[in-house]
Amino acid sequence: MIQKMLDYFNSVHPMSSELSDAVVGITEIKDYPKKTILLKEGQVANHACFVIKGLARGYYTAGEKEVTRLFMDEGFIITSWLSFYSRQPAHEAIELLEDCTLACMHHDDLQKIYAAFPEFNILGRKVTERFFYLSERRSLMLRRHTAEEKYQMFVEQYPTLFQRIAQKQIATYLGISEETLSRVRAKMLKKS
Amino acid sequence: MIQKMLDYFNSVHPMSSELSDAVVGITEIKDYPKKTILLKEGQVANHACFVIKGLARGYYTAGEKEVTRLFMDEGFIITSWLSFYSRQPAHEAIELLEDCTLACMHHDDLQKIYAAFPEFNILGRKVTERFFYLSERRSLMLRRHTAEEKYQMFVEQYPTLFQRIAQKQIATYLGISEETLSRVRAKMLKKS
DNA sequence: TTACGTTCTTGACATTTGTCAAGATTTGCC
DNA sequence: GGCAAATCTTGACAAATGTCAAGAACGTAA
Repeated sequence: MIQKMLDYFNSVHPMSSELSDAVVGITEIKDYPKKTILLKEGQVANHACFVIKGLARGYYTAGEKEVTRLFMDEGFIITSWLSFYSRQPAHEAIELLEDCTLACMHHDDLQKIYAAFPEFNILGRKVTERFFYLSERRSLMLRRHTAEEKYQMFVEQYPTLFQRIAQKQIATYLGISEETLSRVRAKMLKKS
Repeated sequence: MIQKMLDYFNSVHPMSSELSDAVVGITEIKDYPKKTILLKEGQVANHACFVIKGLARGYYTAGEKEVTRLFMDEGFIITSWLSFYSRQPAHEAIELLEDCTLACMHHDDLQKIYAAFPEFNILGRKVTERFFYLSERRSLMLRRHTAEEKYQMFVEQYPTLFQRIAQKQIATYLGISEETLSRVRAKMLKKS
């Protein structure tokens, strides 16, 4: 189980076996059922959880409505990075959309490893860069595009994911209304 | 001059005097005139430049139009992070909006410091985290808000900056047309 | 199976924003 | 100062998207 996470870390930056052991030492494998709220708005994100199996979403509430900011599936690390890094209350919540198996690390334990193994900071930096990259890519996708373009990009970028997610959540993710998404889909079906 | 950069680095993570000297050793202070293109789309970003004085913008071209992704002023580090770290061609260009004084470090020299001073990786990681944080915050601001809300947030968040930047660039940054921005401003003036 | 709640679709209409075009204002430069 | 270029403003209209409301389709549990 935990091997999936180690494989991922090693692919980012190879770890010595001592470092690897230390990482395993602070990692806890947990199963959570669908609909679990892993993090509430206003809480500090103390854990970073590698997704071994399952799917989650990060969202925030604006007025009455929930706006989905991102989806996190296998190979992703679940946390509110803003909160996890800054130690400030999160502005977003995290909800599991499917039953999940997660490999969780506590912030403080992670800091100890950063201190004990300076080279782990290279890995930390690269993981951060990777999520930075994904975040920027999402942000770019949402900028200056029509509803139709955004949905097409979403389907192309996440060909398996979009079938696992309710449309109203895809809609808030894309920043369009549920109805508009429905119409876009109808229009695309006609064409093909 | 270079002290401003050292102060910033030390505030992120304290540096030993040896490390500090090594950083100074690879840093070059340069003056560039307004309108200089520091990085073109398709080039690899070889430098990371701390802004001592001045202002720049990162943008990409979508079809005919330029879309401004971010502004970088004093205390910011100018580069395309994605390109700088991945050594891949950048998807964005960087243009100076004012005459600038920059403290520039070359990617390869920086790598040597990472190797010689493992603890510098801590600083590198934290700087990356900080820019990730700023990126996410920008991304949030642009989501699900009206033109008026976005402009108000921009003014509040960058009270000094918005007076230094042409409106059409603020408009592309906010993802709205120049005309809409102009109307929003007119409307806000009336109210106050 | 039925009954219920949720999700998805569709129509009518309102609102926001974009586009095009013209004119006003500001800026840079000789 | 005065001209040219760039920037900003304003109006009229078009396009995209949102909102409200109703009904269809789907999944789930008794």
